[in-house]
Amino acid sequence: MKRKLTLKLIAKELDVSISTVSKALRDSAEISEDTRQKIKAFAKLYNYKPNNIALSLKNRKTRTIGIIIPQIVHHFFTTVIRGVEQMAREHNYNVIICLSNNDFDKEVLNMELLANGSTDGFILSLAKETLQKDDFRHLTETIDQGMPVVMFDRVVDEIPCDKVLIDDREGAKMGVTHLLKTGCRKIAIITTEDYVTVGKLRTKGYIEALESYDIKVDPDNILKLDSIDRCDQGCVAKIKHFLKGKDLDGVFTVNELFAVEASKALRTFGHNVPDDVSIVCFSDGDLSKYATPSLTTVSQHGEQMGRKAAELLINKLERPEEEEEEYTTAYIETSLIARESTKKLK
Amino acid sequence: MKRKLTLKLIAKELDVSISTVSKALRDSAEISEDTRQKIKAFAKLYNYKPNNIALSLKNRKTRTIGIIIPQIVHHFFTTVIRGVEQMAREHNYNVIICLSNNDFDKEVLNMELLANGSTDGFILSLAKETLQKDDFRHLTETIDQGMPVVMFDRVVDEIPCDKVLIDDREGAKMGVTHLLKTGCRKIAIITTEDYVTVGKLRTKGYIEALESYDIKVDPDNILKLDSIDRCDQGCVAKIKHFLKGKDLDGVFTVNELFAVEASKALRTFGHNVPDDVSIVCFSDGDLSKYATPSLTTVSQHGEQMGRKAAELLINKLERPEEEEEEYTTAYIETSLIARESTKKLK
DNA sequence: TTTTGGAACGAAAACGATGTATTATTAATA
DNA sequence: TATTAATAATACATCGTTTTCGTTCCAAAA
Repeated sequence: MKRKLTLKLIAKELDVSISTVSKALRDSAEISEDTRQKIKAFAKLYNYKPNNIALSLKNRKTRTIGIIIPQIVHHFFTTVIRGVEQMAREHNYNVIICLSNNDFDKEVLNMELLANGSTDGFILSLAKETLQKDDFRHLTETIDQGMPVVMFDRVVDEIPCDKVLIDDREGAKMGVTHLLKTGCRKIAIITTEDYVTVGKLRTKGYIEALESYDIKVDPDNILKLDSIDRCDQGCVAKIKHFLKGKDLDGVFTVNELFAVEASKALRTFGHNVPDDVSIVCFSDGDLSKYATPSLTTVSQHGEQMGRKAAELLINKLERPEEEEEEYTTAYIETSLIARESTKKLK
Repeated sequence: MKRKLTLKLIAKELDVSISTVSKALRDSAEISEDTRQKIKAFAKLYNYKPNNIALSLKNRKTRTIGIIIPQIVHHFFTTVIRGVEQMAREHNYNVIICLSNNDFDKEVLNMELLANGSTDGFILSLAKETLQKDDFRHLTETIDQGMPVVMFDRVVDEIPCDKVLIDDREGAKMGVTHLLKTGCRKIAIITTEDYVTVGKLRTKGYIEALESYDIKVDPDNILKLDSIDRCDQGCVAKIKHFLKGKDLDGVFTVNELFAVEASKALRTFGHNVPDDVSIVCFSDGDLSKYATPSLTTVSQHGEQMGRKAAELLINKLERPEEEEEEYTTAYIETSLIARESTKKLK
């Protein structure tokens, strides 16, 4: 096991000073053509690569972006990561990913850890527990320390930072409107509790869509579940109970899993999808694509969100010190992908 | 925007030396109780946290593990990451994730980048292109530099490092045997080209299972696709063409996507799953669980793989310098999850 | 002969932290 | 009173770079 090559070692080996080596490698005119060539040849031969840690310390820049997300076994988040990764790579940044597991303490720990020199800035989506606790000190503190933060998807308004959102309200409205256009009139929604911003907004879009068709919103047709990304036994039971015996011709859900379960439940009750009841859901993953029947979805374009978030962050990082602080909120368009769970438009 | 607090700043503020501050904070007996309290109070008040980069440089340890995987929008890999993350967290390590996108050059670049000080060791699964090219210099070089590497899932034998594998052969054998036990006799396999080790081994398991039932292997019943994680239009067409008009009662596939497409194709051709043709696949993701019919799978336990890989790496990292170099290959057990795509065992 | 100026290189500080070696101060001992 | 020991603090080197500022050396100009 040979020790990693450093400037110092090269200097000793070639009997010149460290500064000379450094300058030669960076093609400084101060160094004679001869010495320069000699040093470069040596460095190349032994595959010298500068130590990133030393550079980070010196430059007080790591060229690393930290992403903190609630979950990684999750299609949407992985697409976002992919987007961030792409953009980061294009701008010569690295990416560190940390998982909060929807746990407040872990989120705080992760931020503290990464904030102590490991990254130049953050991209994050809040843990469920953080949203419930309504405690964002770890965020404001990090921002106060001059570390740029970009929030996406699960954000809170009061934090002063860039944000990337999809227009959940508009997306939901589009989804529900698709149900309305294909003839549905008795439409239920399966959503999350209101502390999850996205759930709340999607519920709002649902209501707006109905109202624009002059349909009264029936609270009995709204099911709020205390789950964000998972659909455990409890949820399944609630969905079944909710749908049982209800007179519906359309169901809108805020994620794929709820939709798949709803679809199963409806078929259990003898309903045909989409002939008796149509289904539209948010989030476009493999599940929607490969389920039977495949699901009509409102696609979130996670990759685009990731790219946008990274772009905003990198802008902040490379902006000259003096520039005025200013926060952007970017919206990513959703789009409707019609599949088998809804009837054809006439 | 206040500047991050450093030892130097605290020292200046309290009019003591930097060493004194450092020692006080680490509870050194060299510093008087009085000064110690004063310094600690100050540090706490202004929320001092040591700079990780400086520490990494000093200690020549980053306490960071690098993971390089071909893809992140992929259930199996995300479960592995989750496992690595857990184990890393338990041992106070950080995790950096990089994506190779199945691209050789990107894999090399990522490794070089992370090897230059950013991480203490690697966990990786090879890019498809790397396997095809059969060029592993970036790996051997990294290992030569004394950086421990653990490979998982997509490995190559000749690299001297720890490895974590599932017993693909045995897993496939178990899956195919399940088909045999439930009465299937004319079983096809949809697998990958042989340069993908896992595909090759699974094909082997398929053959062994058939042979143990004295069934002759029919080359016409083996479809090798040039795709690892995705199932694009080309694949779908090949699967349809392969299954069309074939007299089969069982299909084994090396991943979920192939199985879902096979299932669809079979239904298109008027076959009922599982009554006419049963299906078993490798990889246990949401798709298998939520497809209709849900799929009987050989579960890979990615999380366990991740944990094991991290454990092996951390062992290497914390082992005393002098200790004998020795490489382990760990196998993770697979298990069969019976669902609706196969008939009940009698 | 002395001055000037450029070419080619080296010394040293800095980034932030740690730990070893030293020094300064005071109290206890001979 | 002189010496020793203990206490409390500081100086300094180090990790690997970059960069500013000197320093040498030598040839050309005065």
